[in-house]
Amino acid sequence: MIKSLRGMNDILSEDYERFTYFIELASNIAQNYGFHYIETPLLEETALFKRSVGESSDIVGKEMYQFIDKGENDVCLRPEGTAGVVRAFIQKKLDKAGGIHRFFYHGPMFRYERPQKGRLREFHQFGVESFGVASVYEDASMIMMVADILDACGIGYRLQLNSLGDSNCMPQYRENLVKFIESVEDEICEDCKRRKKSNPIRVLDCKNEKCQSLYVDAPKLINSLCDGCQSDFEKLKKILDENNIAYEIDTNLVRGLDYYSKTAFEFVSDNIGSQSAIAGGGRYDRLVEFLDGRATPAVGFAMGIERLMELIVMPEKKREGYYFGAMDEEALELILKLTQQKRKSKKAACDYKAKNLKNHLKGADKINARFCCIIGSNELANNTIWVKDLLNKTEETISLEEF
RNA sequence: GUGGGAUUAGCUCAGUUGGUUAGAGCACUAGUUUGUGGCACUGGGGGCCGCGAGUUCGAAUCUCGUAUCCCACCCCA
Repeated sequence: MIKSLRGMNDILSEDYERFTYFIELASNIAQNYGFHYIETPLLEETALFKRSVGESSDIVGKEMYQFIDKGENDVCLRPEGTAGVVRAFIQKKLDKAGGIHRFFYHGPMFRYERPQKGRLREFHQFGVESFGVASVYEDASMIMMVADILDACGIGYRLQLNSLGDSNCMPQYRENLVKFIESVEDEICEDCKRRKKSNPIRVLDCKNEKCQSLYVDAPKLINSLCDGCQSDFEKLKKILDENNIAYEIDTNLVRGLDYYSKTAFEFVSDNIGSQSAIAGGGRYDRLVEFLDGRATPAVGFAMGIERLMELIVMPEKKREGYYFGAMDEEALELILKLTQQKRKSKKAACDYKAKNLKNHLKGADKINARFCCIIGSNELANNTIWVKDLLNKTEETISLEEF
């Protein structure tokens, strides 16, 4: 038997219902916030992700499905959604056009990781990107949008917040931090030595107790913000307070993608195991410029749909549609014809075998149909059809013309 | 990429110190005498015991390899 590749799942039946339920719900909310759908290719030039996500990140460094195609192009399956949207934004010259552009998307992402619960090699994200708004109000709106979506799904969460600084304060901080790390480098763990080069801020939330004790006196990013970043961060907190969005400041929160600056946030669930981040995002004011566009402020987030699926509280299923059955062989073709007519406007199922009434009612019940429509010898003789409403438990026999 | 656990029917799981034909519940299917569903009762179909080697007279059971899932690390959504 040929099986699906490691870390790749089929989505069907109940899972599919949850999946589409979430996408519809999230899409509606995104539209309420003024976002428009965008679809970008699954396959992109590898350079796009190297330049945006960053070569130092794990995602680009070791998790990409990268290969050379038949035209000798270095390509890869997208590991995340932002880079493609930014590329499209620039390619369509929307950066030159100016103004505000807001997009949402959903679709598969690919990362060659070791699978675990909540961590797949092909997984799905729902995300939004906003271009052209420098105001921190947009950051706040994004966060409130995630909260709206999670609330609508009945999902509990904790919101973690941080500011990563901008090009004024971040490089200086980074330099100071690296200097600090070097001062204790002999005693820190191997992972931290590696992080010092790739993403020095990451050392701050190392799980190793010895490292933690050494980092007590490390410089804190939150204390090194420039005036602009500091005041925006204060504004953001104030807005969230006023809108009753609870948050925790996590000074060690670092987004694993290199393009983030200023606002960084992560929504975490305590109910799905160690892969607990259900949504994450932040501001990335420099990315458009990095990718050769005109400098444009931007902010966005992405949600992991598979992680959310386990947590979504689905609305109760209602009885819906019609079930058609015949009690007489001679009526089989008639009920199929009636089913076809009904299908023009409603969900309708047809049983192809003549059975007694009891079996048909069972059948209608099993597929959760609202109406059970039967033609037997009586109905055939009188040109009528017997219809039972399985929800209200009422029944009637009506002429085929009226039906 | 590192370390650990698991894998038996469609699903959830039993399976004795290695010993006849591998079980249960749910699900599926057919009936319970012929026009009233969800219930109940009685039958029935379903298993390369993840896959491949090895030990043994004999392996679901022991050993090794391998695949997948799960847990922790790592990372992230």
